[in-house]
Amino acid sequence: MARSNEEVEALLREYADLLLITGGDAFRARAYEKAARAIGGHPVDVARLDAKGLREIPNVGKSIADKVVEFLRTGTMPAVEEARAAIPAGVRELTAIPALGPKKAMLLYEELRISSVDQLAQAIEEHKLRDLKGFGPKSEENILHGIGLLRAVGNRIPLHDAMDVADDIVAALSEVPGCQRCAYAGSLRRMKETVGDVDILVAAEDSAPFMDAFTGLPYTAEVIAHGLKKTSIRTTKGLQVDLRVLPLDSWGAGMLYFTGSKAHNIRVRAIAVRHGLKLSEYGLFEAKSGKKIASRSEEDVYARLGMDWIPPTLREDRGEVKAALEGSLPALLHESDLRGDLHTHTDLTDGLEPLENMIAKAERRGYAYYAVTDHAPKLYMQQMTEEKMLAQRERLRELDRGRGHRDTRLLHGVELNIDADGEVDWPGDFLEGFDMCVASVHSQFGQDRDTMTRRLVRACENPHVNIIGHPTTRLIGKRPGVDADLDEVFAACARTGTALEINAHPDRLDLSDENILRAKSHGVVFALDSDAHSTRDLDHMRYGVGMAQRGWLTTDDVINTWSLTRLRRFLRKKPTDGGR
DNA sequence: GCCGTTTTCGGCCCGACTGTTTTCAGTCG
Repeated sequence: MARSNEEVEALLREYADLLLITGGDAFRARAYEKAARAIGGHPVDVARLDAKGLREIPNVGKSIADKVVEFLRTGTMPAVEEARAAIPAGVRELTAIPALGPKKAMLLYEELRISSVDQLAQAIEEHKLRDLKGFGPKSEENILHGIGLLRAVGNRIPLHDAMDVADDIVAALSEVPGCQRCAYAGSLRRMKETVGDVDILVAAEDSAPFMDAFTGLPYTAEVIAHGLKKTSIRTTKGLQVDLRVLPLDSWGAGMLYFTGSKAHNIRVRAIAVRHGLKLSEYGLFEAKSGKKIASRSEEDVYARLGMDWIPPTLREDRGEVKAALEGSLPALLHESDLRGDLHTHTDLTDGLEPLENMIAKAERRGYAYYAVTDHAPKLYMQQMTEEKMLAQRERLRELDRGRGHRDTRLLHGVELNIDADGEVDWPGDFLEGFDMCVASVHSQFGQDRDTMTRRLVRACENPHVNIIGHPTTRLIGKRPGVDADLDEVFAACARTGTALEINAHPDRLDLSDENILRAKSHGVVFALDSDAHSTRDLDHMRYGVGMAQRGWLTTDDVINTWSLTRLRRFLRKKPTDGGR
C-alpha cells in the first residue's frame, strides 16, 4: 500500500468526528483533526518514524504520537475501536450529508434510532423529522437535496483514490516473475473524475501466478471471481478491481478494448466493420478469413484502421475518432509541458509547510517559475493582514534575488475572495504590488443565477484579477457547482484577458472536462494549478493534466506552459489580445 | 489534545449564514 500517512489521517479524522458526535470537547476533537491533516500532508512516511520523530510533526504531541505508534505496531488504535463500539458507523456517514453535522446526526440517532442514509431518507418521507427540536420543513428539504448529491456519485470513487490502488497493484504485479507488461486501463486510464472499478491488464504466458498474487494482496477483502483469464476482487475500501491476463501479442487490442469508453469502442468497431474487419479484445481480424491483422500495440490497431493513435483521455466519442481519421487530433499538453504552478499556499495561511519547503519542492519538480498565493483577509479564519502579506513578499523577493537563470523564479501572488457582489479584498493600489492575483468564490455559494453570474463577471472585469480560481467551487460528491450562466462568465474571461483555473485538487477538479471544452470554445485561456497546501499536493498536477487533456487543451491554451516572459505579458492583462 | 509560555494552565482560525428560534445553535469555510 502507498503510505501509512493516509491511513493514520483517516483514523484520526474518524476519531475526531466520533468525539464531536458524542459531544466531547470540541477543542480536543480539533486537536485530532489538526494532527490528522498534518500527518496526511507530511512529506515523510510515518511508518518510518518513532514516537520522537512523530512528535516533530506540528500538532502531534505525546498522546497522538503514542496512538500512532501503537497503530503502526498492531494495526489498530484502541481509542478509535472503543469510540466505534459506542456509535454505529452509519451515524458518522450521516455527517457526510451537507447541512447535517455531528450534533444533528446524534440527535437523529438518539431520538429516532436513525443510523444510515437510507433510514434517514425514509424518515423524512414519513415526516418523522418535523417534530424534532431544531428541524423544520426547510431542513428536510436541504437534507433530501444533500442525500441526492451523495447518491449521484453512488458507488463511484474519486479518481485519486482509485489511482493510488491501481499504482500499488501495478507495482506489485510487475514484480511477479513472468510479467511482460502490466498497466491499468478503463476509466482510470481515461482520467475520468470518478471511477466505478479498476481494470488491470497483465501480459504473460502463464496467468496463474498473477491471479494468485492478486487475490493475496494485503488489501483484498473479498474475491468476487477467480478464473484463468479474469479475476475480480473487492478491496478493504470496497473498490472492485478486475485483473485480466492476456498474451503479449494481444496487448494492444486488449488495452484498447478495456480502456474504452464503450461509446468510443463502438465507433472504432464500426470503422473496422466498414473495412471488412472485426475488432475484439484479442485483435483486429479479417471478417471472412478470421486472419489476424493487428493486435500487438494500440498504435498498430488504430493505424490499420487508418487512424492516428488516440490518447486515452480523448476516448469519449466526442469527435476524437473523426479527428484521428483526418489526422487532426490536438497536440495535447503533458505534465512535462508545465513550467510552473500559479496557485499554492504556505503555512502563513492554511498550508501545512513553510515557504522554503514549498519552493524547494517546486524546484525539484523542475518549474521555471512558481507563484505563492496565500489567502486574503476576507477568509476571516486565515487572519491575513497587509503586514503579513508584505512581510511574506519581502522574504520571497529576498529568496528570489541572486537566483541563476536555471532556478525557479518566484512570483508573489494572492488568492483573493470574490465578495457577494464581485468585489475583492483589497483596493487596486495594494493589488498593484502583486505579480498576479487569483480570485475565488469562498462563500455564499447559494446565490441565484443572475447574481452569481454578475458576481463572477465583475471579478473578471477587475483589472488586477488574472485567474478565476476553482471557478464553479464544486466539491466532487459533496457540493454542486454554483448556479451561474457559465457561457457569460467564459465570454467575460475571454474579453478581459482573465484565465480560468483548472484546479487539480482531486476533490475539486474544477473546471470539469465538459466546462473546459465549453470555455475553450469561447476562446478562454486556462491556468492549471495544484492549489497545493503541502509539498505532496504539488504532485496533484497529474489529475489537472488529465482534466485538461479531456478538455482537448494544448500548450497554447494553458498559460503556465508559457515562458515567463509570455506569462508576464499575459499578467499585465491587456484585454485586446488576452496576452496570446 | 496541543502549544507556548506570563513554565503548568489557559487559549485554541473567527465570522457569516441558515433555519430555527424568540435569542440562538449548528454548520461551514
